[in-house]
Amino acid sequence: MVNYQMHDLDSIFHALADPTRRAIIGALMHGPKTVGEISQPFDISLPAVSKHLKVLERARLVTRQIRGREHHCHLNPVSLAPAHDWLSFYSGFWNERLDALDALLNEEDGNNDLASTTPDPKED
Amino acid sequence: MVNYQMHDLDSIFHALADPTRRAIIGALMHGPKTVGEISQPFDISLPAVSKHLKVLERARLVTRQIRGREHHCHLNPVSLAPAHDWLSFYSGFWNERLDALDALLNEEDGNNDLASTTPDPKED
DNA sequence: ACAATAGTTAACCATCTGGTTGACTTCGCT
DNA sequence: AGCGAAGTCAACCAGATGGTTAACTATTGT
Repeated sequence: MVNYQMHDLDSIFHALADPTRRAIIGALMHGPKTVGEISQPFDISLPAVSKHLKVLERARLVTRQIRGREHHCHLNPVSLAPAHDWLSFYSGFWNERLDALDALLNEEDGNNDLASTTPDPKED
Repeated sequence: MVNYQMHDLDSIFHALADPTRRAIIGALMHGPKTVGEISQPFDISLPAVSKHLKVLERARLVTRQIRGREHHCHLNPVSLAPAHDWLSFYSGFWNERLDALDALLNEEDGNNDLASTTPDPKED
């Protein structure tokens, strides 16, 4: 079920690692925008914004619909799923482990080997 | 409540954007490991692993406990929260929007201005 | 005391990143 | 037909990234 390509996570996390790109995502959340509209709040050049958009497209976070001379960019709703699932898995796992640790500390305290039974998620 | 520094998201997403670092996180999930143990499955040099660990530490995803000449690295359970919350917000928002769109399409269809009432998350 | 082990630091390298400016293509308008 | 607008592309630049090897520090074991 959770079986994404490593490459997806690479490009998605990389795309999200830049504050300008996260801001673009935030702006696009309110609906599609042209490249010019997107670039307006930032004081970087249009080509710089264009590059950011290409990074977001490569991660499939943004798609582009060319209408005349305007490029309308909109978010791809499902595209964050691999990253979100990955994080949910690890956060969830840790929560379970902390619960288990809690339980252990409240009952017995000789053996604290919590380390052997859980499989890794497919990372390839 | 959800009020993380932009810088946190930068360093966390950047740390997660590399497959080797995600694999290190996966390995560390099973319990603390020394740097040597961590580096064993990879065929990159020890200094390379050391650099990756520094990136993970900078994002506070990994902490280090020096015991003699061994550096024991373990995950910081809460450190993924900012990234996970950020993704949850956007995924959740999109799901709500898709639901709203669904509802709209099933009832009326004149006004499709879905764009005005939801605040952005603090990105600064 | 000395050799091996664990790990970091330093210097170096190729490649990627995020930005710039300037030239170019394509579309819309009058 | 011709000009302005919307964007991309190309070339360039400084700095970060991910890797290497070599040298170093510090701890452990004999």
